[in-house]
Amino acid sequence: MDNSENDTGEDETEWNNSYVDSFPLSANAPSDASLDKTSGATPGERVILHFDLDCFYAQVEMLRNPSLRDVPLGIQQKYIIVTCNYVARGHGVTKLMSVTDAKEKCPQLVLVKGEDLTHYRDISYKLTELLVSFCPLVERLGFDENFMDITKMVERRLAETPASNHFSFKGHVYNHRSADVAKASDHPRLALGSHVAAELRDAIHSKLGLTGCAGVATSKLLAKLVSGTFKPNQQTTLLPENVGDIMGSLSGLRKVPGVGHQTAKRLQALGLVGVKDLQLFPLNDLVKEFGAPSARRLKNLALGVDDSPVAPTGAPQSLSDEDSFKKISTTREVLEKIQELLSSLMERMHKDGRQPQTLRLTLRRYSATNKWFSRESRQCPIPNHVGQKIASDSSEDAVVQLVPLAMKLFHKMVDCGAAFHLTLINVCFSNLQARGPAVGAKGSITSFFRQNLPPKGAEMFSPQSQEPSSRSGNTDHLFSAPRSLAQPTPPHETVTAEIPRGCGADLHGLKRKQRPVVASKKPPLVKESRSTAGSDPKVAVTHPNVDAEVFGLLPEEVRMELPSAADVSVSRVTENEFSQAFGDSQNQSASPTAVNHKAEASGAFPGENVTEAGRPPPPLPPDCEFPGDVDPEVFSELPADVQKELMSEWRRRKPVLKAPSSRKPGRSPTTKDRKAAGKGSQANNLLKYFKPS
DNA sequence: CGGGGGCAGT
DNA sequence: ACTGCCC
Repeated sequence: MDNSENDTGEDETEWNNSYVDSFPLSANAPSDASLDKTSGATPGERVILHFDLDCFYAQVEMLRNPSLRDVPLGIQQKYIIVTCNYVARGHGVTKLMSVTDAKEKCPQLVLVKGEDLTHYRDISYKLTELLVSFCPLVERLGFDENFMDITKMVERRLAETPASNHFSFKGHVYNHRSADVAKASDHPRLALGSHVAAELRDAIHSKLGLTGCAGVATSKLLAKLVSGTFKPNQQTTLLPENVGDIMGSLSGLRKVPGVGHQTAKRLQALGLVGVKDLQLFPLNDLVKEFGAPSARRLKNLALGVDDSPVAPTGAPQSLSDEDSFKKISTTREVLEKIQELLSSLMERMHKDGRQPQTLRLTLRRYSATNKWFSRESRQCPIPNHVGQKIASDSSEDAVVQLVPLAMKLFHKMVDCGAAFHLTLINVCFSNLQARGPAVGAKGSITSFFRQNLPPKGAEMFSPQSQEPSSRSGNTDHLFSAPRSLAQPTPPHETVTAEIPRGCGADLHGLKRKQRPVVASKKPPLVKESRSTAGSDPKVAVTHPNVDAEVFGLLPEEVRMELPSAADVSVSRVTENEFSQAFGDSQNQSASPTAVNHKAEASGAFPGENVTEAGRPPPPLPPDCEFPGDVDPEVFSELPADVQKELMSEWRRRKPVLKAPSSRKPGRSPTTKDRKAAGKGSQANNLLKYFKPS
């Protein structure tokens, strides 16, 4: 609806139209603008950065456990290697390879489970937060990519740059052999942008210990495309005169960001497979297939044209948790899973501090032909008093009240009278509402970028400091070098409050809805009763699924598995009993990664998810708090809170008694074992909500 | 084809 | 409120 409209009032539609039609191949309108002066601030030209961390999950795991640095490492989710470090790539392992294939390629491959995204999410936000501290216009794309609009920053540097100054590029320049000085002075803004990119990558490395690639260009599309040209830990700048080259270099339409699977298929049906095909295809015909807005966007993308703004991401608009599995076919399992997901969501929601107004349940059903997963979902409002509980302290109560809601949604989709076969369940909180009275600037966006900010007092996040040098850190040498033009960064007010309007031709469908500007940070998470060791004796579990209705619907065998009806409705069982009765899925993740856990599991890292295919990984000094292979200097450079996290990580690496329990790898273990801990007591309370309605 | 997350369209 | 599509 608001796809076509808006923008500052100029008729974008007309403009795009004629634009596309008059530059079928060159896609270079902006370039002449940029060429026209070395000093002039060609107003339309932006400087956009795209950051893309190297094998993000693998990096995080290597940070957590440095002994993984030198071994081939794969991050496993279910039966897939979602990413792997470069050592593993050297052995032929690739992203999204099945575990079986990967082990075949590289028998010594070490696997770490990556289904629990907590650490990745945390570090991901730390990165975004770091970038935001330099410049407020940061947009996240997934966990490991960020766009940044540094136009303002560059303009400022440009203004400070003496006319005599000689420009140069940091890093690579696309399609140019050695950085060419003449080119740099033709593109001073991009040249400066490449310096900013280098400084930021440096900051990312020194503050977070992460490496990554950056692309520097005039749009999100181009920055993203160019950032990957030199792969690990490098950066590349794309000059406008090479836009045609880079678009032409793409092997297929699918490679164009914004063209997904479905779109590629529809394009192919029109006979379009290469980028050039689309560039040359008549817009009118395209409109017939996709409608005017999409057609124009697609064609522009193929031409390398993208004017979608970098839309500051801010705090998330929804929090969800999901799990996939081979099969869930009983209401009981559904309920358990929902409880599990809700509990962990609750924890996150609580930290977030906002209050969800909507609950959504999504599921995926099994179907042989349904390879390309279709999901269905139902959602409903969350009663206000329940929402309150989430945000306040009684998250357990909240779970108890939410579970029946979720089950209702479930029944809207699944007829329990018939057999069903679920493959995935997702629970989502959305419509997040800032709570409480406005407490001031700290509340809003920062509230999600929480707790990391240096206690250093200082303005939590006053976006004014756009220059690295102005940051407190005093890793100053990092920034001083490239900058003969350093400046004190006068506290000039900032762009902050203005939330960019949606824009028609968004690259990734980026559009911003209005978001509450101020949220109050409520008293921090109160009690975290998350006992990792589930040995709480007081836990009394009664299976919640006592609804006579539901029970009656269960197949006979299942009923037999359940505690007797009497038990169910009256008795309390210990968690252990519960586990046994219900075929315990929790403690499984206590066993080593399971997949390839051959005899000598003794070498595995204690307490970690690490598995190894061949022999045990290099021995880790037992019990050391500071792993030998951690560079102390690097470590000491890290911010206090990051250090703390790592330390506690290492500290936890004590042997954990684990039953050699070799479960069948096929059985989907509860991947987040901690979640199991608190669930018993809640289940008990659930009783009252499952009385026959 | 994992686990998220966001938007546009209806 | 839901689905589809994108990353």
